[in-house]
Amino acid sequence: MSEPAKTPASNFVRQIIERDLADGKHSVIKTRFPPEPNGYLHIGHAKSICLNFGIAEDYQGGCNLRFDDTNPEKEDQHYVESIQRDVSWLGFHWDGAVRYSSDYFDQLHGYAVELIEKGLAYVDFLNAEQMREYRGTLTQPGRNSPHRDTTVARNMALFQQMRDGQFKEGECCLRAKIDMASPIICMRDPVIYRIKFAEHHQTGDKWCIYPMYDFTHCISDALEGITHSLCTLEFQDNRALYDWVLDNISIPCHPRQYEFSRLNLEYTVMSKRKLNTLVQEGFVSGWEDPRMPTIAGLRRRGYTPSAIREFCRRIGVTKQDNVVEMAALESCIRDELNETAPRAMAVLDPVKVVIDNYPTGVLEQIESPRHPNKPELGSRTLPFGRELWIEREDFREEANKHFKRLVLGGEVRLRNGYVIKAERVDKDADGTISCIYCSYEPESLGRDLPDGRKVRGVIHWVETTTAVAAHFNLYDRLFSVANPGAEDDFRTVINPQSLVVQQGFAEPSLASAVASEPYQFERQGYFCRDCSNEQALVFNRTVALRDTWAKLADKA
RNA sequence: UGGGGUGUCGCCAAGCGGUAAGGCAGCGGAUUCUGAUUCCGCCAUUCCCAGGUUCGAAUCCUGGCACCCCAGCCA
Repeated sequence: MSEPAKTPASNFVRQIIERDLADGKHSVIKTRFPPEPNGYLHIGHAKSICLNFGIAEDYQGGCNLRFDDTNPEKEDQHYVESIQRDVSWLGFHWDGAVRYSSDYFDQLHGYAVELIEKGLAYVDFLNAEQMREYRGTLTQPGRNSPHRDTTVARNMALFQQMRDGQFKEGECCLRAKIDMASPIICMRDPVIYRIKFAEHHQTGDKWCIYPMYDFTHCISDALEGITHSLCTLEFQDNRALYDWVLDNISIPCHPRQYEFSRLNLEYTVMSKRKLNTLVQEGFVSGWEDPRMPTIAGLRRRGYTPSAIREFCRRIGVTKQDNVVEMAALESCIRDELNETAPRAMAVLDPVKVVIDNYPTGVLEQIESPRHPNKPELGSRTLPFGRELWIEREDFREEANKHFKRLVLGGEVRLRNGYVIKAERVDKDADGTISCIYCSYEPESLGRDLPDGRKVRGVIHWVETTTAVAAHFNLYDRLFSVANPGAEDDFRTVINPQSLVVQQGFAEPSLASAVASEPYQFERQGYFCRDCSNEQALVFNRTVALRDTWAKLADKA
């Protein structure tokens, strides 16, 4: 696109950064994107990615990619690979090597020992249920664990035994000694290390104790010299613990955490747990199913990195809860593809047309522009002959004035071709139209009718002997309600029409279409070839064209 | 009912005491060999509510109300 790059929208995070820069608090900005490798990235992550990497770019700073991998049971190397692929595909570059929280396990362990030495952490033997009871409730303070006053020396020995694998999972854990009466629940002596005899995708079997998020994240940020640690709203309470940890260990750096609201999109779900359910239970073909709100799904659907970035720019960054309409996303990809996608013709639900007065056995080649408003995109050749496929819904035996397509006895323009007139039809035994017989106006190619008569409608078509058979995957919203997450069981509101497969024909130039190359099938929408099938010609509909006619209640 | 947050057009979202940006959606109309695109025009006397301060308030104060998050050895 030739338009000047859109300026990034300012937001409260950027204002904080600009202030910190102006005050001299920081001279270089450092952010990080810290996913847990327990699933694929989705459009909500794209918001965070655009924020973190966008800030690094715009303020000449850096952004780390760090896998927050402190729970080996839920994580997998496959996800760390998919995440790197998706971040790169979105067009961002992380600063230096990929980082892992697990890179810091030794240091984290050292800081845990420091807390124990300072009398600020203890090994507790309460089981999960007891710990919940001791924690109190939202309105009642908690009570101290009977193990809270164990001596430093004893705690040191116990923690060493935990590390040495001398306790069973769940038998004990390490807790920070803060305040069981704190109104902030996560400050009531939070667990900071627990026992897990699990193989870790990065550290193998080196450890049987793993640090918790709240203990790990702040220290990892500090170790990496992060200046602004940006996360979502649900971590607002955790900020107190983030600061407590850094204030109580000997570490020179204290990053500041700021929270913004996560993205919610209508008619889909955004939690990894729910997306995982859709994959595991076969409601979709996988994380890359084009109906998924994942980056990989959107990519296969035909979305581009720039359209996703533009979407993130448009929605902004605030602390307000939000539910963005699907139309906002769709408008981003339409705006881009309208400029970049070459036009082509494909008939998704074909019915045959025979032009009685067109010579048999003749094929003429019609040179047609690839883009109506961009001659620089060149042209392609369209074969035209006596028999064509047109869209079944583009013909009616009779219709009122609103129907601008082919009607018995009426005329219509074949896109890039001649004007034809429907004369009669053949029908199957069940009444289905099997063939439409037409006549054509030989003087109408590339010009108006000789007598100045106006033809109101234009329909697309393909010539039968040269057309290539193709499958078209027509995608629609995955759920039939705007907020599926609010249902008792979101699986019950999956849209049964979320994928409709049609068999039709495409113009010959499409036989060599490659995945990732977009097309506009005129009057239908934007499509791209599916990447999963090299042999068969399969197209995914990225998004339909805007259709104001379909919205009219009184259409023909 | 403890603590932490948020309330500006149907949906996002600017605004930071000087008299309500923009985008999406919608609605008119023009152009059009895509019912697309493009183009022109319309779309918050009002900012959750009620008081107060001020020459002046969406912005400051007081009091309400609504919604979201927190009681994992998840992140």
